Amino acid sequence: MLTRYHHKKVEKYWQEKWAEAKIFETKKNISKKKYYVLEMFPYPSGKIHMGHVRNYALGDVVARYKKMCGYNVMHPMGWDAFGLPAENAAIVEKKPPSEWTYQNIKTMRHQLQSMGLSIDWTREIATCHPEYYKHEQSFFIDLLNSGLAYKKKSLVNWDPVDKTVLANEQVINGKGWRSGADIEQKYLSQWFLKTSSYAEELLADLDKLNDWPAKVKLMQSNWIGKSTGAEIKFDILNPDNLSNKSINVFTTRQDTIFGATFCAISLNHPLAKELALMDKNVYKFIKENSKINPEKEKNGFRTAVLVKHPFIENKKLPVFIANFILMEYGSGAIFGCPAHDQRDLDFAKKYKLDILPVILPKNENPKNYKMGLKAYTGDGILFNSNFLNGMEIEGAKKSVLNKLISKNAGKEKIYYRLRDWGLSRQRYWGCPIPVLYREDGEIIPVAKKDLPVKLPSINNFVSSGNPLDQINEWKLTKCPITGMKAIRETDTFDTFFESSWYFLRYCNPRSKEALVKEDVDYWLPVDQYIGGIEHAILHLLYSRFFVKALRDTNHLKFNEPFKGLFTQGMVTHQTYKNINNGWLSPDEVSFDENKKKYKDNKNREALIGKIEKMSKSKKNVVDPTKIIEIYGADTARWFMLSDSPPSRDLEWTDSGVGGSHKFINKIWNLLVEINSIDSSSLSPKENYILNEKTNETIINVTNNIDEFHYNKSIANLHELTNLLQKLIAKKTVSKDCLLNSLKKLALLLQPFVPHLSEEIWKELKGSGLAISNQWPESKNKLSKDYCYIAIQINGKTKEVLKFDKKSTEEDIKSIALEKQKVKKMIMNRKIKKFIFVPEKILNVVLL
RNA sequence: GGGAGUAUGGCGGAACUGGUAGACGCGCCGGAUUCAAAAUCCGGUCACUUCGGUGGUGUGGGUUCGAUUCCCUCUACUCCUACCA
Repeated sequence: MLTRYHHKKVEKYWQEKWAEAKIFETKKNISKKKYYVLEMFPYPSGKIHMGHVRNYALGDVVARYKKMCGYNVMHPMGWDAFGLPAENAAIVEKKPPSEWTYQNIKTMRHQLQSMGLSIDWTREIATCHPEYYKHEQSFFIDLLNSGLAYKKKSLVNWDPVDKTVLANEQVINGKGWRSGADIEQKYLSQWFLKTSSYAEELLADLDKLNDWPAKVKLMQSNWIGKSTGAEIKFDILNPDNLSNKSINVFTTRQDTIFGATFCAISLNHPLAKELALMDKNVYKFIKENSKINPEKEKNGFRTAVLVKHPFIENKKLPVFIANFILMEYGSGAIFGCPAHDQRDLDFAKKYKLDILPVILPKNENPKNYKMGLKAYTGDGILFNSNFLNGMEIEGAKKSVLNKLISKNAGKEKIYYRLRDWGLSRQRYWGCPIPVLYREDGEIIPVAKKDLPVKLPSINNFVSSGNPLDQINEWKLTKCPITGMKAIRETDTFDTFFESSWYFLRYCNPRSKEALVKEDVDYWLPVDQYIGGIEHAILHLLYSRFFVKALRDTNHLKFNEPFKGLFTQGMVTHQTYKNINNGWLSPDEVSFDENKKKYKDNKNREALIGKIEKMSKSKKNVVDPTKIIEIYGADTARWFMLSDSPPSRDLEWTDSGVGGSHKFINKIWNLLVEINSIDSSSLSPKENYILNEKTNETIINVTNNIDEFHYNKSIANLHELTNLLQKLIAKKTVSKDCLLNSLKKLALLLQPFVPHLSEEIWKELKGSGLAISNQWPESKNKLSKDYCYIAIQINGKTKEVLKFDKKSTEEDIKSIALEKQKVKKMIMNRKIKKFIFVPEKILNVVLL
């Protein structure tokens, strides 16, 4: 046996053993309970980063633990392989995107394998492979035929740097999610999926996702953004030569209708367009204001149009065109009630419009009520409001609605913020959209027998525009039905399309059909999905939609893809800057003991920055391959799991990694020590302490794994290790008892540090592989015949005493009161009463 | 502007439904071992203290025999979202 633990040899050895035994290759097995563990698959960017290490270490704990608990575990891995970086690399490195991608996959696969993950590599998929994307082309045709996919010309978010269209979800603070460029609005003809028709179901089903973080559900719910209100028809009084005869307005505050003093419509509203044709000034206003950010300046144009108030005879409201009204939300038109909406109030002040309060705050007198400077949006009673006077807000809303319906001037209306998913991207490295534009103007799907529509290979990549558009031999084709000339769609799918169903394909990664029903039915839904919170809306919402859409096109028959979701925190690291505000990498910075200051490697002063998410731009990344090389995969994994709760950010520190490495060696030393113990000479007087602690550890580690509190599991394992170390040194426990505890420890370590676990198991002559063993079983806690009781005075603990469990309250009282400390505290004060909690507390309450 | 969350030693973090605050780890201090160092092991480590105690979980208050835990107030930080009618 080795006296020092050699991680390089050991880790390689066990990785080979697991592979030889095909231990992680899973087969469908109806007689066994399945468990599907999945971490979000990586983009093959070049090499793995610490975020991946954390993500996959977390998932591996679940997978190995569930396997040892007897589940038939599927734990696959693949590559989210389409995307823009490959095109950028193609330009810079002058090699095709496919070559770059497959090379990265090879590197990263190797890196992941060196972590010792329990992955079934036979199920590996790459989304850029035609055998993968041909199925999604087929899905798209089904969606097209069922009306869930459609094409329309629409205002889209255009990223001028990436030269492509982005979905709303991909625009963050007006900037592209990948390029960071300011997004422009452009009219383009685009493919869409009808996510909006699933808005209600996507919202309602959130309630059923009990194993999802409340935070993610809330974010999705806000994103879907359901609001219930009324659509009110305002008839146009004049001019009477307009083709628009009325304006439909959406509101959630129909109760404030009597406070309405104007209407406003969007720059893109049909009426605005009609007016622009008639009036140069309107045209000019619209043109100028489409460029002005309404956040900087809210502008309106008072048109000559007047509309009729639905309930007040003879009341006419002016109609404005305003730059802050969104055409994409509601009906693109509002009525303004300045007293109860801050924006309307600002607008009314700017254009000198009437302000009429109609909601009276509680405890105010209607006769002398004066509005404050801000719009009042709180609770109250209706006044100045005709038939609504005296009502509460909710009642007034219903009342208005009924009246509108009876007058045929409006109806109840529900709007969702969620809009349809724009799919088209003007990129090369994506899945071609399987559609042909025939010379007669018809748009037809490619025949399924002609799938996949493969990407053409490309030699010299140009930096602007869509390369597919320029390859005529690919683009020009014929209609398979009529033989007419046709042009291929040159746009490709948004890459979120691929990631919306990859978890299904893992069930039958090599089959000819896209989905083998019985396999998908067996494995899905994913029992535990693990990934970053940054996908809370984008990927997770698209995937949920996609499963529902596939259900409705008869590909599967369940409603939600991910039963359990866990979102882990980021891996952060200290940042450093030089005095010119430039980033310094941690390797460049050292601490100057004399000057008590940080300096860089050229002896200039360095400043400590914030602790931030590891990123290349901030130079605070730590390369996992180096860490695995120096310390081993087990150390890296152990560090990733200790200290910080998985849901929170984890700060990478060198000392923390050192500590983890020490622990691995400490455990190994236990084995070395135990072998030097002579079994015959021992008195087994403390066996029970070790047995009890071992059992308690099993209980705690198990519970903490179940609850994703791996940091606590690790603390439990530390405690047991410390005790074992102490007892081995004291030589007061029998060797059998030590060995028994150590064996259990080896199994408990398996999900966290699997290589070390196997090595210990082998040394202790355990049967088979550690990973193939049953998770240790715990007994109920041994019941002790004594207990500790805290003696408190006025709730403050003064003494902790050991008592026989059979002691009565009276016994305990008399003993406690005789204690010097207690006696002194009481002195000549009077005892008011005793609070007695059996086996826990005796509290003496003094007057 | 709207929504959500967090706040505990020098640091990361424990504390089950209110019941011994600070488990476990890091760091630090002292010691052992060593020619020396690394590594390892042992002990200590919330603060103040007249060594009897006293105070202490962001602030201020409340409920309770008893509050890190429940309620209210304020403060700071983080995240999401944003003219959504």
